[in-house]
Amino acid sequence: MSPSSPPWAIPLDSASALPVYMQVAQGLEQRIHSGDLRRGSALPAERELASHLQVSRVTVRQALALLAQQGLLTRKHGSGTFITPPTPEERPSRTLGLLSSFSEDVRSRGQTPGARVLGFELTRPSPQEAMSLALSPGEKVYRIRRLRTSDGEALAVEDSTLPAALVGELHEEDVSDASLYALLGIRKLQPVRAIRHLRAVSADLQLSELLGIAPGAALLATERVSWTGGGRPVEYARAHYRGDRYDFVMELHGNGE
Amino acid sequence: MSPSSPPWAIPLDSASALPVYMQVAQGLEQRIHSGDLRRGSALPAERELASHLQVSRVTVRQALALLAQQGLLTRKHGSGTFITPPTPEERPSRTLGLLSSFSEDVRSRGQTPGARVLGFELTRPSPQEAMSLALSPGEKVYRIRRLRTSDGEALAVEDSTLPAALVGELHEEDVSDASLYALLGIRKLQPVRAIRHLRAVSADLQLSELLGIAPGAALLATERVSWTGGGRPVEYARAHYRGDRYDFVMELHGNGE
DNA sequence: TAGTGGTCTAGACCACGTC
DNA sequence: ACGTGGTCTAGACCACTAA
Repeated sequence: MSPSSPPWAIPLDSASALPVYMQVAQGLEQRIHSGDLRRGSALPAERELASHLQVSRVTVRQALALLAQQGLLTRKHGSGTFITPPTPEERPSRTLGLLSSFSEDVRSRGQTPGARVLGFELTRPSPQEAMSLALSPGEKVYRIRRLRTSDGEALAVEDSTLPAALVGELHEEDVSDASLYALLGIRKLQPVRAIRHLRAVSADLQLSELLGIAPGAALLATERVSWTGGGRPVEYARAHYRGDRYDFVMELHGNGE
Repeated sequence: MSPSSPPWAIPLDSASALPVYMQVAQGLEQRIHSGDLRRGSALPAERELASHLQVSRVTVRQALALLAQQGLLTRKHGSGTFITPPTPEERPSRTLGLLSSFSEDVRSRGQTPGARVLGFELTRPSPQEAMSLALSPGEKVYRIRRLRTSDGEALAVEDSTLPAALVGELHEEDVSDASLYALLGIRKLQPVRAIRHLRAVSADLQLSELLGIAPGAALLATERVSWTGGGRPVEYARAHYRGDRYDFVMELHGNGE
């Protein structure tokens, strides 16, 4: 009996137009999806894969990097490369369509929200901030950067900007735990309307470090302007959510026809 | 007079804990944001950068890859590496909060929507599809994969699944141009309610090729189930939008307190 | 201590754009 | 024809993890 080839053996065609590292990535991806490679199990060491596939280690790493970025593989320094086990779908969801805060969303899922203040300053607004909040360049703003967590795990980095003249005096302790919305509610500045933009971006070095993910990982970026009942802009917020841990949900209704 | 160092000179500390390629990426990023390196201008060739910074070309490439993935740099094979010019903010926006189709959204921005059918099959549903559409595994579905374009430019890949028994006979020509919603409307199956999920993912090889972007680029992934007025699920759709070209906008209202 | 992934080097050749 | 980025090699050393 001939030795059956291992489940990670991949046919390579060096004459193909497709680069070798893409062939390796594609081959591994197929074998993972087909079940030949079990979820949660370890891949052979990079050096071993390279020697068996007759390619350099750099080429193997280029292939593994592609799959790791998609979340298909998980690399552990000093330990090995593993096929990412199927997530128990514990992806916290944020419900759009109504004005709820990060804290409320996390709590509604039975988890405990948290915030670590990364930056707190009273300063002049950037052109972008001045425009979004309809401020004259002279008016000052509070600019707050916070790491938002759920059950202690980093989920997002949130940058909030508020007009100082409108919200009154603010201290770092005020925003270290609770939601900004709750604080605004106490001051009779509860937002009643907001416009929110969503898009996908890649994590830069700073965000990847704060969120504990690889540089280049996919993030859900949002930008939001909130208005009080009086029609005054009260907050301009930008947030970057981990793409692998966050999921926005919304309900839509017909346009009347 | 000593020769002033070029704007892309970067101080490197090989003893630093931060890897050299990250130092290079960080340095270039700073100089781009500070304006030392003009938007739209070309970077020195990789070999030139490497020799001046006294690092290998591989290390330079690793740094450039990080910035290119964030969209800060644009690499053109055979031509050079350029600092991405500030976008004219021609990002097509899709307005959420009401049930509108891709076609309507693109048209509402004065652009021309298009669709290229990549796949069309009448088949048995996957477990995921059967669950989302509340089907018994025996019932057949139409599964349609289309490349959605705006003014001829690829914007998204959309996978739609419809219950065959509900929608009646369907042909590839029916979906090659117009929106599915329009087609459903004619058959009195206009959706009146939908649940939509949004998250960020990295492009795999297949999607990156279809959309003409680099593997690993950030994508906005959506999943949607639509119901008719009679409360029957009529479409299960998954879509992947280019993160650099698409932007979802929504208006939110307070929760009544 | 042994094995793993992470970083880095100094080359080489290929594919594409431009002139 | 030339310069560019894209791919690939065969090494080397470091940093982390686990036995």
